[in-house]
Amino acid sequence: MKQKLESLLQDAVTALQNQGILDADVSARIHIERVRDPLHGDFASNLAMLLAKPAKMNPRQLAEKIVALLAGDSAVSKVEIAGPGFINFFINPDSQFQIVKQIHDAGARFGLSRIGAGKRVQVEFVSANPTGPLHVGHGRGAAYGSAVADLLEAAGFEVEREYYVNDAGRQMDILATSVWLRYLEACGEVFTFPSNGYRGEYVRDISASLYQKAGELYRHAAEQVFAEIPADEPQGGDKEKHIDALIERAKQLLGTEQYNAVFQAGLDDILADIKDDLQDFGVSYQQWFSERSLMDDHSVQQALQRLDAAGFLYQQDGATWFASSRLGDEKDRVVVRDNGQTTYFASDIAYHMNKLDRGFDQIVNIWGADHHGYIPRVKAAMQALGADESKLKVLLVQFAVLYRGDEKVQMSTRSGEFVTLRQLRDEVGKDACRFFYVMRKSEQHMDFDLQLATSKSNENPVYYVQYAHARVCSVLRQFDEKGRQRNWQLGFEHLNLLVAEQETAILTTLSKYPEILERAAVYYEPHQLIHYLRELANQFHTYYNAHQFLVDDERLCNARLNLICAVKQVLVNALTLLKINTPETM
RNA sequence: GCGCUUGUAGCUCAGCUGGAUAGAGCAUCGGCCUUCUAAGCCGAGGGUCGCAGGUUCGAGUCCUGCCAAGCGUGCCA
Repeated sequence: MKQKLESLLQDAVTALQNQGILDADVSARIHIERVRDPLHGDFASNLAMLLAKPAKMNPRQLAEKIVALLAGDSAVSKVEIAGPGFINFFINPDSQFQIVKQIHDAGARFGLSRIGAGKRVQVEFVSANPTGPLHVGHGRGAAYGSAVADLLEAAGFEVEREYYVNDAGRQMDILATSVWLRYLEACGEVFTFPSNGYRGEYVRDISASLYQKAGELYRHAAEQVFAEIPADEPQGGDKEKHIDALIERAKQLLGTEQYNAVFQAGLDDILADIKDDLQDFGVSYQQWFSERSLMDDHSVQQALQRLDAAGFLYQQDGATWFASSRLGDEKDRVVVRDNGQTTYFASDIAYHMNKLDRGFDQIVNIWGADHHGYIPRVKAAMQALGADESKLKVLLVQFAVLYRGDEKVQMSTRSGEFVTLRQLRDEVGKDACRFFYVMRKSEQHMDFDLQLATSKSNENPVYYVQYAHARVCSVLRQFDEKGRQRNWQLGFEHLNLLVAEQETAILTTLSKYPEILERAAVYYEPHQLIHYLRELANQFHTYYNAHQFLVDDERLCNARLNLICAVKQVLVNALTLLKINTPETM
């Protein structure tokens, strides 16, 4: 409908230009919007106000000229000029009814769009370090990222979901060392666990199964392990130096092969847990991309060579730097440390080069907001590599600040004090989790009160929407139980009986769904879909309370049932997209 | 210090990307179950859109400057 009105207006503008009233080079983006107040009709355009200045006419006068040139259309019952120069369109009620039939015919496909057809987009999200289970902060990224990916798919894009696995680097060495030390404890060795090691219970679990499988194969005496290791922080030393020395000792005592075995045991276990967790949360990926693979196939070296060839690398203080400040970054960044190891950033340059090489039309990265300072350097790297950095869109997700009642919950993966996504799902359920997470705009800071979220109270808005669906199902059951026969055709023929204000409101809201879906997709804003669902559910509940559906009049009854089936279909479509269940009874 | 994000009702948040009289939920108060599920509905109160300027027919929305909160500002990832 919007498109139809836009083309009508476009034709009128062209006619004005042909008449010489408007210069041919004047162009205004034709903007049609839904109106809030029904007195102003159904759609409005501000075109006349935008063109008033270039046309050197006052807006209302111009609006009259535009309206006079507007071709008639059966769907438009009336066009008015109002206010400072709005052109208001009133839609023919008969054409409003058609939406019920359209939804019925399209079924699960109702609302899908083709604006992304032929375009490939990659969405990378979560990508949490495999050093521990996902926590509630990752949960928001998971819910948001998968919703964005699913929305893009609904808009016709070919979507590839990817998880970047940071299976290289110092943090992973700390994990491997932590696993080994807990393993030594399981063997009976006694020592003080490093303050900077991973202290979570899951590390002990990994160590325990390692002990079961390998026996004492990796055992070394505690005295040997800790000999001449610099003191830990609680003993007045430096926790970083302490753990780094322990990593070196582990590599030295175990040898490459055994160290890698311990390392792999930790990685495999945690990655399997993460995959399992996400699966249960309704999140799936086409690709799990390993950081180490970029090193193994020399992609990192190649990327650095390309930067060097482009003249963006230089040596200083024993390290190799990327001159990112020449391309908008605050300062230059190290890509090869003075100890010869490449940095995480170097991997990321190679990773983004790899993404570009895969030929996506659009690359979407979803990061925690704490990584925002990282964007300029990645874009700088893409530019330095001669790539079109506008293909990269970075979406930031603010971390949820966790409260338990009034008390703020401090989280740190290493200390092991965190609420896991799995715990949250067990307590609140998947549906409420997903709904809650994408209810807010992603860049909005979010207070997550566990007491509230974990309470099974009706304060959780997901129940409100699901209940609307369950009520429709209940009505349909009652109808069947009365032994009555559904007559769809009769209902469609008498949709014009649906003239109650609640029915008109629902018809309008139903017709908005494709627009909402499209907008939510192109702006990466799944919360818009949530808000739409609440509006639709609200209108249904209001309708339910105001009118009886199962009336004796077969024509009215079938028309109403057809309408609420359309409501049900849209609820199902939207909730299914968000991976939220649609229970038939509650 | 600098950078990014945020600031809208008592609380949590929307606000169709510059449009017409700023909206929901929760909380508070008052109504509605002999009628398809009361996890619901109806009504009331509640606002200097952080503050001050600016841009224009029009600003919660854009620009500038302040104020406040969170994050970032590693040869960690």
